[in-house]
Amino acid sequence: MVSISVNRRSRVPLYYQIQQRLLKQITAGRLKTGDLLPSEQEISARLGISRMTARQALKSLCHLGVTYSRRGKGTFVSGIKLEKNFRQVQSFTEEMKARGLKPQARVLSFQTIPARGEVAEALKLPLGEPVVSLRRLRLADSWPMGIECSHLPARICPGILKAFNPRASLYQTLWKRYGILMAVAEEVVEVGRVSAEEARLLRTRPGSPVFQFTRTSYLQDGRPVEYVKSIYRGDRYKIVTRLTRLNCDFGTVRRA
Amino acid sequence: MVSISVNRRSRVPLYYQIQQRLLKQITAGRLKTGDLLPSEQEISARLGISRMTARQALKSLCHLGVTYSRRGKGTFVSGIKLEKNFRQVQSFTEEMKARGLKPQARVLSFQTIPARGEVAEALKLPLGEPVVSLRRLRLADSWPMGIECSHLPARICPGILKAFNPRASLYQTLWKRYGILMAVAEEVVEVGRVSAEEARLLRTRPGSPVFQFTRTSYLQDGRPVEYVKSIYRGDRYKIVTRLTRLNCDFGTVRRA
DNA sequence: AGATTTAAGTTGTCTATACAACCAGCGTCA
DNA sequence: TGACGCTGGTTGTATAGACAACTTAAATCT
Repeated sequence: MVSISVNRRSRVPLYYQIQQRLLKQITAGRLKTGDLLPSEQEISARLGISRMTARQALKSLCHLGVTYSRRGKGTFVSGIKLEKNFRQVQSFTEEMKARGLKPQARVLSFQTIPARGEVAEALKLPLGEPVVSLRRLRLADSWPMGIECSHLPARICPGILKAFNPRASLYQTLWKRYGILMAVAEEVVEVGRVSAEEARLLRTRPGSPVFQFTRTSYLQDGRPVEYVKSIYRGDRYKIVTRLTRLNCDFGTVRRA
Repeated sequence: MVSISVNRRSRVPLYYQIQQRLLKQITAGRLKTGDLLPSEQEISARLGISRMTARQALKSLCHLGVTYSRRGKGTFVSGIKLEKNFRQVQSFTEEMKARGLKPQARVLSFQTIPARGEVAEALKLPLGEPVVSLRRLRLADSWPMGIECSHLPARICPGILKAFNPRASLYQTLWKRYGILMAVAEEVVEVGRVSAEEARLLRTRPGSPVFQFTRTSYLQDGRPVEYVKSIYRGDRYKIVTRLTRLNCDFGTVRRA
């Protein structure tokens, strides 16, 4: 059931108010997998808004992946739970919290260095350009999980060496202090074996198998802002992803 | 440059014609990263269509991730290449082709077995329900890459034991013959070591590190249709993914 | 010169309407 | 019984117009 009214004076768009309301009903479990959502017609009539606005609300839910529409039938709750890691760039902090673990970090080094090699290449910086490099040991519930090394162009985050609180999330700092919001990331995952130094930090045996991550994050306009290399213990870490087919547009299946 | 006209008689929606046309210009490189796309106004005027239709074409490009919009400025080509594996469920065949390698498969076994254990659980089938099980050795350019074992409820694909051509893609067969289109998948990736039998098939040494994949695919309504367990040689395989932040809706950033 | 206002252009939201395509169920007819 | 068509309900597509919010650059004022 959709509640009775929308707030027309609010600066929040009508369609967004409706989307949020329906989303709550789904996440709260009042609308379950396979349930039929109110039709565009019904929403528009009940709330006294136009059908196109109601439609935009429903479409935006399809876009999020929590519903799907069928012409002639209606809009239904899909079986996919909206989880935090659903198709989303996520930091270690967010990821561990989502799994119910307490994330921690121990800073191994934090300094400005000249860009070179793969770092310069990934960040599209000329050689020697200053880069902020942050190397951290990652722990979950006090167990060492991995080693993460982030690189950022120093130009985009002046003063971060002093401003950054080692206990906070790097991403939150970048967003709140510098307005940097990473929109897209490319990630390469490989399998490797730990070196002696890494094994000591991770409290495991040299040569034991690990995940090797290489991630480059970009702004919405495609400029790279972060290059991360990390390794994670293979016996303590797994990757959970949800993938979606893209041969549909706004939920409408098109056969090429 | 958008070409001069659209086909109004075609059954293909106008906005989709426009979307495809713009998409081609981007993938062909005539529109490059950061380039400004024609405005909604301009498209609608030039093609003699309504602004909302032009808007839908541009929005659908944002939705695909190839462009982004800024109020007051315009719509721009984002730095993200539209690759085949972009946020998409993909078969081994499709994946290897996208990397320029020749995919092959050698069927190790293909039979109907009763569902049990993790297979029954993942496919949400009662114990003993018939399941089609296909175990294949995967090769790329004749090099053994991994071992893949698919499980499907026998009920949804009657006669597949005879109909399936071992040289074809399983997914294409399911789509063409049974109309089965997997919409969403959950995938878990872990690190492991090969057994003696697997090592023999993969021509590697027992105990060498491998990726272990566990994937469950679903229809749009959430019913599971496939459960796959596979392993891939760690020295020959890497995972490349592109991730997107979801704190935006139709490209409009909203701070919660 | 510097600050402010104005204007034009762009995307974002919303309305009201129309018709097409599709689905399910019902009734009718052979 | 089975085939057919009708009908009401649903989403998909398309139109025309309006105003809001934002950006940029030019024009104006101080």
